[in-house]
Amino acid sequence: MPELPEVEITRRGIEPFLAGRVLTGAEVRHHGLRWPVPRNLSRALRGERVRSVGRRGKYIVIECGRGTLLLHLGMSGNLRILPAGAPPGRHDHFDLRLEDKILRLRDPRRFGSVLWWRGPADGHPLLAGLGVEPLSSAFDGDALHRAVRGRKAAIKQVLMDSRVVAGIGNIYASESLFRAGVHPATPAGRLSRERSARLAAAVRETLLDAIAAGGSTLRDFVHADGAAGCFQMRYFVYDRAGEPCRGCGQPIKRVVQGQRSTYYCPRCQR
DNA sequence: CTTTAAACCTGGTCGC
DNA sequence: TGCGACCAGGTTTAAA
Repeated sequence: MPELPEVEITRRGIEPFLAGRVLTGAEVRHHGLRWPVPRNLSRALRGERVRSVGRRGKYIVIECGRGTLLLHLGMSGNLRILPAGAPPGRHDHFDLRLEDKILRLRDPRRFGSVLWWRGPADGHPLLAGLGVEPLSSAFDGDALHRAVRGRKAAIKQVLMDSRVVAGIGNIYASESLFRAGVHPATPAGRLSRERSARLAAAVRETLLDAIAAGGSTLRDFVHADGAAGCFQMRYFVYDRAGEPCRGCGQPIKRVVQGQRSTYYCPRCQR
């Protein structure tokens, strides 16, 4: 499942094929994604030159001359660069056409999105409310401590709140809390400044490790060049209920918080 | 304001 | 072998 590291790896994979190039149109085979894909997208994109390929949270932000193309992979999406004319498969809902190649979105569950915004990216309603970027220098213990102040909800859930920190999903929330030694049910506002600093550092390390590992959720993630990943990050706790903690040997526990599974070590995380 | 639950959708896995 | 039940994932929105 694409979380922030997978989105970042995808972004890096497609960037060389897009940056500075001219778009020649788009092919929309299914308009029913998370949001309706704009009707006249192909016409809007034709002739646009790509200025940059960025990322905000889990959104891929393709800035063009007269607007911004926003892509989100949802839970099952992937992007690949293919030769123009490559035959589409069952869930290949969208192609962005370049002069000699296409960028193709495959998304079986259709929770992803393709949006066109006439203006700078940070003005888009879906991006404007996002919290701090966890890999930016602005994200540190103080920033986290300030952001969770007064919140009574469990730190696990607050960590996944995109208005607090952008792009932390279910897997890396559990992983980061383990690295920080913080119990997932801790009321967020009760975290000390010191523990906030540890947690912020743990989030950063977790995400960077996952990016370095080439993406850790490879079940339906495909690298931008089409090669399925063969290297998976070793989880400390995620999906390891009952298995021994890699730190102390205690069995990992699974609980449900806000309808989502959380995994943690009852001994290492307090 | 915060918090919670439901909604979107498909594919995989489980038990019968 | 087929079927139904259930789960996973991210995010927004509505309701409490």
